[in-house]
Amino acid sequence: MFVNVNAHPGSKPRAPGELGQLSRARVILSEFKYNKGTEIYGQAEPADYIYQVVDGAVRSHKLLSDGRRQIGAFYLTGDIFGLENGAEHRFTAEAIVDTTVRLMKRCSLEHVAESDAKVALDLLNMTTSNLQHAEDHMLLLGRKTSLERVAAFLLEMDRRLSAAGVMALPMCRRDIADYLGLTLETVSRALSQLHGKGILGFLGQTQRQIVLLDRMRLADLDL
Amino acid sequence: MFVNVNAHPGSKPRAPGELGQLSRARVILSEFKYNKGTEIYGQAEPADYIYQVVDGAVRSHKLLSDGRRQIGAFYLTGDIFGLENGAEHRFTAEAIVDTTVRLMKRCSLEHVAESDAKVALDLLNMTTSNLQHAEDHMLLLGRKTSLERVAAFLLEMDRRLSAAGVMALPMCRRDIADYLGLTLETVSRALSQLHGKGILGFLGQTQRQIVLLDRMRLADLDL
DNA sequence: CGGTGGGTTGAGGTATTTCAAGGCTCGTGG
DNA sequence: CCACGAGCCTTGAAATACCTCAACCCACCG
Repeated sequence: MFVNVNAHPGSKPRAPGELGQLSRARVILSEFKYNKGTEIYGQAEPADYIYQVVDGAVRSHKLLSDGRRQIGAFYLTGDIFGLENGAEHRFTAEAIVDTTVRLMKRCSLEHVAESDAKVALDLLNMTTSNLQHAEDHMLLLGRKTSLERVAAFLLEMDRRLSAAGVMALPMCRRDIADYLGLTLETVSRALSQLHGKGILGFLGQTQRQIVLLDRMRLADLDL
Repeated sequence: MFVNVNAHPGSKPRAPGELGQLSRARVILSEFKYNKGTEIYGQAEPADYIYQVVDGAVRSHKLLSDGRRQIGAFYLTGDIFGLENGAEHRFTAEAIVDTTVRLMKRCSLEHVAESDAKVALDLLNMTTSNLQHAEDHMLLLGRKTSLERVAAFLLEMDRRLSAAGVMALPMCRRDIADYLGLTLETVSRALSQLHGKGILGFLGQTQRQIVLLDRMRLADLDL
């Protein structure tokens, strides 16, 4: 299952909210690599590890019996995921591109949290931000139009991964669609429409590098 | 703002997951009454209290600027809500019917959690179940048909408030619709359809008392 | 009694999906 | 080197699930 091992203590600086916060818990940190498209963990599997994206991108989703898919979140560099506080994962997580993650054993963390309130509060804060994201996403899925959803998606990705004014999306149209509760065609049409209106531009022909030309009008669409 | 005071320590037995778990935190517990339709707290207001429904029902929602509404959750007898771990509420909460709540000051709780890992873990568990509910609801809102949504709603309410085989819904069709990301007409049609197929029955003419006649077929719809 | 607040049902409209075709890029193998 | 297929994206046309608008019913209540 684990493709490659590259264990080291991890030396790059960490932003607040990363696993580093929990490092005082003295739990094992190691790195693994997942190839594009491979599963990191599956729904209903025991949740033995917590993960942090070192490099790459991850999608986590639920499936209905007939194959309909809802992506609950994308995890980008620095994000922590797999933080399920039941014994089992409630989503399936897959690498969208070749991805390196840092991981820690969950049970040891849990054990530490029982005695250390600081660690428990860290976990609480992380869970709370997941909850907040899910709450906002419910509003999007329940009440926004396709154009509003795509606009919100672009603003979210811009905030989370834009470098030098251009965002290089790791995910394909289908992933975006399954995140937004739309079809890939509808996503494509919405992007074309925004492009036509001069609100965004494409770089290269892969259509995955997007530059926001008019953040104002885009924000207007994100009601 | 608070309509009525009826402070007492609370004597009825508590199920796991209720505020009682946190009672060791020695924080003030008092009761308040909200009349049907009144606001308990508003979005972006400071989150000073945590609430538990003693009797009645509460809806919590977000609004878009043009009035579109998404209800994130219904809180029924015994449920805890208002547990925001930011400084501000992210939803507006309203009493659906005349409702009695027990409340506690949030700041004191927070303070206790800083030193008591047990309390912090209690909070974490509550937040996690909220998250789990939100995750399931994203799948419903993003990918289920109207019939599947209504079926899922009925099963959820059956689980949470059914007494003697009949559930008396406190909320109107519009509330259900805004919970499920539908219109009230679509909800009504779905219920009629289920009624016509003999899957559920109505008691009385108010159409709010529902009895599930064929839980099997209803569960089949809840993919 | 008339008005109001639900609820249902029908008819028509529309946003999004579905189905289908075609283009572009890239890797692979002849 | 070019042909080929696979993957990804776009675009059009037709279908449809759901929404909108409207009428009506019923219970409740001052």
